[in-house]
Amino acid sequence: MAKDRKKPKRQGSGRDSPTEAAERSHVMPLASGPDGPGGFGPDDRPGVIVTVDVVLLALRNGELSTLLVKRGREPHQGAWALPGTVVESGEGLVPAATRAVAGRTGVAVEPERLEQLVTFADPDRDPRARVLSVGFVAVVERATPPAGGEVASGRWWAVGDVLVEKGPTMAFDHRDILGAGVEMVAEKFERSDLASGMIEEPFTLGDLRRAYEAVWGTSLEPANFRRKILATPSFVEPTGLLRDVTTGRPAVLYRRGGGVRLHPPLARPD
Amino acid sequence: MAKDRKKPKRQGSGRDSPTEAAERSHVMPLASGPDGPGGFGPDDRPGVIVTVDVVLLALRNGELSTLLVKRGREPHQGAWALPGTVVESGEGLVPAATRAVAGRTGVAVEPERLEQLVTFADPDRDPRARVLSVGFVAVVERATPPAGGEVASGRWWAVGDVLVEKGPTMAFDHRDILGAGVEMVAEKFERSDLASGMIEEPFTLGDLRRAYEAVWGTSLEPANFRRKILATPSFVEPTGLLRDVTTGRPAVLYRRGGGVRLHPPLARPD
DNA sequence: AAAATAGTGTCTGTAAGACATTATCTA
DNA sequence: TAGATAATGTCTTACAGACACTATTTT
Repeated sequence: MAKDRKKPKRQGSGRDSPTEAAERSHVMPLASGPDGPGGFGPDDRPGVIVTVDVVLLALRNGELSTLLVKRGREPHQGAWALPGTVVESGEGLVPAATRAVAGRTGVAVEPERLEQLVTFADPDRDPRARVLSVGFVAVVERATPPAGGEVASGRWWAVGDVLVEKGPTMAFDHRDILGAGVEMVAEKFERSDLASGMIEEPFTLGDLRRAYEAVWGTSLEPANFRRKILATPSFVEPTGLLRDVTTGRPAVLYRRGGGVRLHPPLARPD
Repeated sequence: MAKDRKKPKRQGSGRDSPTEAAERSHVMPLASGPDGPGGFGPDDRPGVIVTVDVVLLALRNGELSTLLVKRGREPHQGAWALPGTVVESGEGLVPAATRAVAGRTGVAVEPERLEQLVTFADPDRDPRARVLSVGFVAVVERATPPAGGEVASGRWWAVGDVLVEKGPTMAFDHRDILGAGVEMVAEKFERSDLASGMIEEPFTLGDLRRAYEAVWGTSLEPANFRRKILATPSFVEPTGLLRDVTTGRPAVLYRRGGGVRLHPPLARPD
């Protein structure tokens, strides 16, 4: 029988009175002076700058690619950075990330596509100040070119060219954020239909398979892949249409299904 | 064939010069005045307070349990909170989380056991100021009672009693952080030997199975569980000893193996 | 016809679910 | 002895890997 999570016995001393350690568990009032050891007043408060940085992933010529921005200013001038922005006061993280992407590509990423990834806050990651970065990842179905004109310092890179010994210099810890984003997406591909968000509708099962192959860096057996996808209810829906081809048998076109959890997961080779 | 991630073609305009949007992708110098639209000077800089909050998980009487702290001050006075602390200037997130736990339990959680979970930064989550919280989760093998004396406002709770309609009032968004922590641990149990970090050495396979059952809230077939664990190299190592029992056949005692990735995962029922 | 890509069928091995049976202890 | 828990064995089913084969198009 399973435990069903009820009735803990009370334990511990049971004292509920305020203590210094209890108060340190959350912030002190801001406008008052020091309030016991560990408190902080208005002048020594550790104000931190919060940024968001977005790993945007799309397929470009069949390759997993990400949008990077060349920095025009120190620190890390000339290095490549993830699109990001400072979070404004009163602004949530997801809106800030949406804004950062929109400023880059002119494309509005739906908030639901932004997945929070990891937060980096090493004290020395920015030499100017304490800067905390919340990383996001978003899979998009088209590698929209960066908005033209004056904001043209962005460029899509093949991920495999970036995450490599002799890859381009990346700003801050953005290489780590990118690596974490790619790995997170690779893992989500195993259990969800996220891959279908990386290709344009309508798509063939070959398109879908190639998205998996690009993200996982492996090849998949087409027949077995097809069997798994079609055996999963509402992963994809047939449109009844066929793709025009220049060679070979025309493939059936599908659109995304209602969203799905893969049980058991689609196994990643290796 | 798999894509092997090479040679993107350059695209986009290729301009690398600084632009407003490029600069907004990271922070402005702090000590200078406003530096174009979107920049910020020393007075309007959005200083954010950063805290860490830790979901500590252990078994207590066979139930998945977590340590909560009763708040002695507004906001949310009297509500239960995760142990946490403000991150000090120059301090990393993991040291801060370690410190928060040590202040609660007197136990030093090894940094490797602290897994970053999710960051909450809703602008309204704390009425006093913009406070960002980075959630951590740590699995420990003993529900060490809170340090006694003056820091005795902490208490272990059965998770099932907390994450329930009529559970205790929780401060801020700590209920969400707790829920995310439990779910993350449940998922890690499928693919890793994390469960063995939740029980004291030496342990029996029954102990290990009950850890899974407590975290997953299900029951597992003992014979099949045993087969899976023992078929996985270096998940556990036999000690050669037997457990003293009051009833039933004595069970073989094991210690943790070298750490492992489960392929395929240990399937969670449902 | 040849080349190319899409799609089907089938065999096999691995591993999980279910559950019966045996082993070893205490009361 | 009964009762309890640990450990083994075995049957069956689900599903993934491998791969042969068929289908439909362009050149």
